Amino acid sequence: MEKSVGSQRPQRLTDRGQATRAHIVKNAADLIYANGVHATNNEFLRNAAGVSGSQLTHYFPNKESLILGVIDWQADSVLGFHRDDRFAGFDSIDAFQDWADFYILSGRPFEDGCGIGSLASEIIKTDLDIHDHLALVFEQWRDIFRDGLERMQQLGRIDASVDPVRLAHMFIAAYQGGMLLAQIARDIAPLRDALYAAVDHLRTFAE
Amino acid sequence: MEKSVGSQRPQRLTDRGQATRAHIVKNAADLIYANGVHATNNEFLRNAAGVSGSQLTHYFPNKESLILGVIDWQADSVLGFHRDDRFAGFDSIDAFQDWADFYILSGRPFEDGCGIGSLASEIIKTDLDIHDHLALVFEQWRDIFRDGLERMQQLGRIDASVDPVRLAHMFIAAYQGGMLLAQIARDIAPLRDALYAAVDHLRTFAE
DNA sequence: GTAATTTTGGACTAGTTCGTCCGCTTGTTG
DNA sequence: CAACAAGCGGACGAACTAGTCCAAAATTAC
Repeated sequence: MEKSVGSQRPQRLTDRGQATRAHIVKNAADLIYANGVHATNNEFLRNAAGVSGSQLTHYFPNKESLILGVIDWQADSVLGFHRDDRFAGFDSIDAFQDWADFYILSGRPFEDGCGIGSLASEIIKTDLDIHDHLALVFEQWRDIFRDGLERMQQLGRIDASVDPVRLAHMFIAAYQGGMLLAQIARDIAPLRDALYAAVDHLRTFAE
Repeated sequence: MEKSVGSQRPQRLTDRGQATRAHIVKNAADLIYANGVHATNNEFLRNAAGVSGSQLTHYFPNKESLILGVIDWQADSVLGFHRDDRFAGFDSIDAFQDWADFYILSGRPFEDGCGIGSLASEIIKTDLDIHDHLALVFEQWRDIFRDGLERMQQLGRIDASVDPVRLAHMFIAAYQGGMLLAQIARDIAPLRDALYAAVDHLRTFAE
């Protein structure tokens, strides 16, 4: 995640340069999450981040490299969130319930919603050479769930016959699909229903 | 669905005009599904549909109206598919299993995949006045599932305590999320896992 | 302290895209 | 057949955007 293509250095970066670069990426991520990739142009980004045009070029020679930087940023964000201690590596049904509740009970699912899903769906059809990079992030995410489910099996908390990968896919799909439906309906209900149904399904394997 | 904003007539359409308009919409839908809204520009569409620039303007005064036309087309496509006799109104678990199998066993989930999900995620953040229109389509889709599940309850096929809307949301979310993951991973597995897990969950309520 | 390097500013350009415009062709109506 | 409307073709223009370029300011290295 550190040494990605998006992290290509123009030459070398001083501390100040790294700070400016991070500042640009953060603002770009916010703008893209709010308005989409296409609507996030040079000018808006300059105004939002308070930088000049040459700075964008200096740290990101083209838009593709900027998007890669944003993907890295979003990937760190979502993976870091799921690795937080509060979820204890997803080794219990309660952890999954807490995870679902976080989005539903926070009352602001879209603000805290992972931006990498919507970003992915927006650029998945472009010819950007981002596919493998993106696939890796979702694999890591799935593995967090899978590892937790495997540990639950070892601990005898769920049936040994279930396929952890399959359930991990179910959880991420429920989240991504639920998020899309919630955005379309401007209502949290579809997300809540999808996430709680997924947790309920996990619960049917409890021992 | 018929008298939508996207169906605004320049003045009146003869049979020939309607044919040309439908031809443009069909090609636009294909191009957008394959390359996304942004990459589908005037020129590509002219070449693909074999029409002139003025024809695009004639039938669709601006790009937004064209996108609305494509949404209508995709909505008819997905709703028509789900109302097909083969699914018998989704009044049995087998119908849901057949529905899931269709995408998995056809071997070409992306070709037959509903284009309205990816289209929705791409334009959901734009300022286009499409939100309500899009929400209505997904409501109708959900209601197809909901009605089937309610009938299953009346027929005593599933437990009367389950919430049909909730399960309907689960199915659509599993499909949309699974599709996204499948496209990212270039692998049908996440879609298969999500859909089959959803059907399995429904099965836990069988009586 | 000075030379080299990095960071920054902002105007400018080349390319793209949506939509307009004018005129021609086809067909329909009275 | 005449007048009018709809369908059609393709060039053109206005607006927008990614990326370039020339310097200046700040920082670091020697």
